[in-house]
Amino acid sequence: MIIFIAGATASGKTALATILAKQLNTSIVSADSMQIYKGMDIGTAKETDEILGVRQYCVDMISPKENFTVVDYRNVAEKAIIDIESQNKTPIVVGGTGYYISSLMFEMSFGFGTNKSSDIRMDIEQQYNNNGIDALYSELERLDPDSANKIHKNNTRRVMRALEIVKTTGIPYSKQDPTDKYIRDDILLYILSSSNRAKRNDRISSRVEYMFQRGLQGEVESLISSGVEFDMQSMHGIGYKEWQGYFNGKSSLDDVKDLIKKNTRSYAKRQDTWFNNKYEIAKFIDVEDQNDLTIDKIVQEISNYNIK
RNA sequence: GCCUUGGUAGCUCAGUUGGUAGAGCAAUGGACUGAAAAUCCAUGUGUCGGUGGUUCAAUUCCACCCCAAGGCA
Repeated sequence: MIIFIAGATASGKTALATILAKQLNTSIVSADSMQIYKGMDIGTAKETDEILGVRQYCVDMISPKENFTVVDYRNVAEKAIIDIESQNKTPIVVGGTGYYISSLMFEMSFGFGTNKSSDIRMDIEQQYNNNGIDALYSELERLDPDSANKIHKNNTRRVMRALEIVKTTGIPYSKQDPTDKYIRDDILLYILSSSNRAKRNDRISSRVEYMFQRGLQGEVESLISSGVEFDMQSMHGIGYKEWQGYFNGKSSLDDVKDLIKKNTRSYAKRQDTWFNNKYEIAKFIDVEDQNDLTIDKIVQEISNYNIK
């Protein structure tokens, strides 16, 4: 069996997973696209294994100067899962990056093994930089009309990717495996959700305040001075990208703080729509309802599941 | 007490030479197959401060009142 705990930011995933991991004497696999980066701790609300008292996989794995993709994630996370299971333990995957969670749950093709640095890819990017998206979109309409139909023209990143896939593999993007084929049938998925938007927003605010207290500014400064730049993938994370204006002298510290709060709120909303609509097997736990959150109840459910 | 300028969407404001109104931001919903904390899409009814008056018709014009900011006493 494998347990997944997902949910929007500030829903208390880590706390719940930690208690559960201790009870089950097992380890955690993080599914978080930002905690993967070394040196990005405060802004990602990362905790050390020592503080949690639980071993975490897939945290602090790569330099903030490197790129990282879902497929990279899936590779390392699958190894982590195998490692935990080889100790006869039940892995607990915890995180807010829905895409990463899906990559472990469904059989996904991710572009049939295309190579991200192929000539075709370079050529497409070149064309986009020179002529914009129109011609590329028309080409996609010709080669893979189904995808063109589903992908909005303004979503240039997806338009280019779809085009790259048909052109390099000959198979349309729209023909990839459907995302309803589960990799295994012993999955237990809990989604932490909030029935009270105002309360969650308050939690987000105090979480951001806490990050500032812990020295978020210093963390960003030391990333910058170690050569990390704002156009790198890692710096697109919330809590980091917002500092650009401050270092340009265009915005105040309060501006930065408010922006981070706002971006976190809308991120949580995006997570909601993902988690609410993607998984039929999900069991929802309302974090505003203490009865729902009772750990005994969850442990009971897990052991019932094992008997089945 | 008097004068001036305001009162329109959650906020900042525009506008209607009289035919019940629209931008930005915020907010809300949605999509997601190798950048996903990314990327993208969709959504604007609000006693136009209140009460009367003029008018076929008032948020718009008139009168009085209330509130806010500034000025004079």
